[in-house]
Amino acid sequence: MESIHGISSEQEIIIQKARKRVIEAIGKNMDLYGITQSIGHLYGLLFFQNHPMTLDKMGEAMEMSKTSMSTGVRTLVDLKMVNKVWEKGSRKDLYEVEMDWFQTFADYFSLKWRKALEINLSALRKSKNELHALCGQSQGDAALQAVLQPDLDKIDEAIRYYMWLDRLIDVFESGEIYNLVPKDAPPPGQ
Amino acid sequence: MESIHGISSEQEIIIQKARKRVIEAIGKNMDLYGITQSIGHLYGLLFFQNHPMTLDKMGEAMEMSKTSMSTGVRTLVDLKMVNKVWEKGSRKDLYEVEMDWFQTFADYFSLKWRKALEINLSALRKSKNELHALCGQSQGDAALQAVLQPDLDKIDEAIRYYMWLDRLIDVFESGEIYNLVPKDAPPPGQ
DNA sequence: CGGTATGTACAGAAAAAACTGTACAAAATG
DNA sequence: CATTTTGTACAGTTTTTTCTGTACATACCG
Repeated sequence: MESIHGISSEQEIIIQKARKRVIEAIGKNMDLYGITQSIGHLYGLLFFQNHPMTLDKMGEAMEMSKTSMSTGVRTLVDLKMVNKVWEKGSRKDLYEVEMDWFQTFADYFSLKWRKALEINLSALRKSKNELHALCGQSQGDAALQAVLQPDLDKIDEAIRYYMWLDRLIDVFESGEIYNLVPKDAPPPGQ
Repeated sequence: MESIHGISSEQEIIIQKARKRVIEAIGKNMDLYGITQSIGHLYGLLFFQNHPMTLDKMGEAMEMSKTSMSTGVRTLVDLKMVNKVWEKGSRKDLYEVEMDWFQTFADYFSLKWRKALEINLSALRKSKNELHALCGQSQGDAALQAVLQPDLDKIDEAIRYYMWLDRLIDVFESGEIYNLVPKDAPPPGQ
């Protein structure tokens, strides 16, 4: 936690407590982004920092090893939740949070969803083709058809779902989502 | 894996292989839904089952203990990915997958997002109030104001984001999302 | 070039999670 | 009611993940 100068310690306590509450709430819910509570806590710490932070400072504030800070912050950078910053005169690497949470949200889920989509859609299509071929080879075999048809139906419906997910991801990635659901609520009176 | 009767073993191998590919793809990507690879695999198994399945059958097919099946299937039921089914004449509990993947997707993310939203928004508002009070008490103290203002700005922007997320969740929960992004792609020619 | 920071690879320790077998409670059967 | 079947709580084990300290590679400085 960043120590604060030039104000009374009573006031500082209030501020630190207010920050701590938010930091811990954030840390607690970061499993949504597939990251550990510690790293979520680190993210929360960086969130309230008003200057880019070094690994040493993080380790000090988190009371954890520099190694953990290094790997933790790298995870956050990979997720584009934190950016590496250069500052002349400092030999150390500096990091600060990406403050655009809309972007963070859209980036993360686009990435994750698309990865799953690609793997699953590829498997679904490959299997669909094989089953379709088998289906065509043996039009007369009723027993076989009875087995194949449910599988093909399920696969087709799954593909339909992934086609939709693909378009949804596009809407997130392109920022079109903010036209469909505006960042700021329209005024209540129509 | 369900064994299949009434067809040649050559054909059965093709079908089992096609299913297996999809099941493993699903299992691999289930971390998206915060569940373990084993449970993801279980979900994939159930996906191709044409009849509701008992815990014993699952354990047999997965080569795992019935205890694991019990806890695994409960996780899936909690996530509304699998439904418990009653069938007269059977004393055993029966389970089958929820086949509406659109619904599964919307349910899961609505649930997760809303949980995070509630916790974080509550913390943000509480801290905002405290800082705001402190801010009002000491209008003249420039050093304090200089510390408070960035925190308040960050909190306000975070709240703005969560207000948007709240509306996004509503759009998912209400099904309005399927008007904004239709389940089936509109024909290419406009 | 030597000397000094700085970040990370790696191996091992600590912690957490997944999985199993046993034991038991609850429900169904006769 | 006694008997049987079924699902799960729980404790212990195995596996996986997280975290740390040391060692080292790289970059920077004079």
